[in-house]
Amino acid sequence: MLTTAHELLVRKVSSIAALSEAERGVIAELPIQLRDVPRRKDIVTEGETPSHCCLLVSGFLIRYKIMPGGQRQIVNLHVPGDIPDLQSLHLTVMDHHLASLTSANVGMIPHAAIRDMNDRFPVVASALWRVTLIDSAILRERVVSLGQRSASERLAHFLCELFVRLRAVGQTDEKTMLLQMTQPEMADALGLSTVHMNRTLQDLRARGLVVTDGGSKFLLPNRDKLASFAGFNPLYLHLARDDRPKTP
Amino acid sequence: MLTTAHELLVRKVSSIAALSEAERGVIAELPIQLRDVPRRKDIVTEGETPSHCCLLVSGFLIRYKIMPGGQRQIVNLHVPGDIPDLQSLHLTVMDHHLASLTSANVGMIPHAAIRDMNDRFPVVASALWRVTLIDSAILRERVVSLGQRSASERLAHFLCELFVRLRAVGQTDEKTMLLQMTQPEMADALGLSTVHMNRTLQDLRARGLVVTDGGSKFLLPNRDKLASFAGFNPLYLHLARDDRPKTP
DNA sequence: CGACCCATTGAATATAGTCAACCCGGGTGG
DNA sequence: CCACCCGGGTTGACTATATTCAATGGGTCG
Repeated sequence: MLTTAHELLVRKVSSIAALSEAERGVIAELPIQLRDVPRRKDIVTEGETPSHCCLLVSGFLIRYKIMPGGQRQIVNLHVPGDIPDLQSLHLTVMDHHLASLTSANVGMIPHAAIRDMNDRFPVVASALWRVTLIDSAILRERVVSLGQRSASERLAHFLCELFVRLRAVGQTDEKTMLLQMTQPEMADALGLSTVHMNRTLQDLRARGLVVTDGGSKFLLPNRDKLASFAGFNPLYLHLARDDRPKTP
Repeated sequence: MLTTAHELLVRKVSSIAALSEAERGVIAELPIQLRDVPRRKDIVTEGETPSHCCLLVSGFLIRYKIMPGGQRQIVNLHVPGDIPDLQSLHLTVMDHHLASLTSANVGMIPHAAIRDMNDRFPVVASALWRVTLIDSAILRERVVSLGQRSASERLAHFLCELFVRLRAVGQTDEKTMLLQMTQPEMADALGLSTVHMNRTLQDLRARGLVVTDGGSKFLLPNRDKLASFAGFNPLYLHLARDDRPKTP
């Protein structure tokens, strides 16, 4: 019997490679230990050598680094279905922190089980490898955003990306997404001060590109306009053709 | 008979995993086609679906993206021994450009040969996977640099990283490295205007952290001081213990 | 020589950060 | 119950950082 965690994983890997029964089976039998994580708790910290990978089932996780002066840079934000620390399978010591942004449900999968699966099923190994490569591709685009885009473009780009990634896992409506992220948190992700983050969001609101309701709901009235303003091209997300909202 | 390219590759993979004779042999028999690339030529461009990976034998390569407005962001710089587009093995369409910075010698390796090797030798596959994960780790640190460090710190960090990476492949002296990179190119890598790049370099010179000779030689008189100024911690490079200059 | 690229400079401008304060709502503890 | 605190969103004024524009001088190369 598949739990939701196993389903998520099978779906993720299948979206990359056609799976045989045996391959599907070995994933379904992975020992996944579910765990609830409260809001804003570290899951793995820099310097640790984890023995498990973390599959995000629900909620949001972030990966971040802390500077000597205490500033935080959020390196990436993760949505359900992601395996944020899959790199720890081959990079034994963590060079950054993994934490929950919201309260979350995660599935811990022992490295040993994954390694064993990878050795026996190269197709699955390649698919997981590809998962880490897409993470890289997102980081590259993050570099471009921080290096070349203005604050407003950066925020717009961030929202475009998040919308597409959330839509791919069925977590959006036609034009809205739920993003339980405070402005100080977004500032840490975009490399802005909180004050400037606030003004930047106001700028997008003034341009009619974003509507917020005071809560965590983000309405993007015109995504094409937002994307063109941001210079957003989803190529780097390397989504399958079936990146549309999943309605089971 | 091993060419330099094969040697580089065997050395790279061995630095990650102990290789059996069979594994060493399969790498040594990879069909690598050497090719000279003049300075500043694209090797692979965005949108392409390459059929080969590119092993850098000598010179420098860069990966970059171009914005709608024409601005360029250099995402990463590559030193001999790197396989900059290894991701193309599983991410079929390129989301960025790969080009030479200096004139360079590269070895083209067919995807098919690598895939075949990976299927038969999971240890080698894991080692190559790890290579791509270190690239990710560098990108994460790039995000931190662009998001949180001042221009001077960013440049200092960049020089620290490059020095360590070059030293790991025996391309440095005690305190100097050869970096055939113009200021406009460095500006594109660090997300600065060329004018500000120039002033930032002057700042590091005034602090006594960098000495240049007007050519491509960079002397770092006090690397500890430079590293502490930059907040540089080489953990993210995930170097083996034998990251010292290789003197054959 | 002229064209071009690179390094450099000065001045004006734009963008983002810092400091300080205010409001609001939700929780806590007296 | 209410006073208080705290985190989050917001604002204004000031400062710092970085970009833009324009120009100069030194090389190199056709």
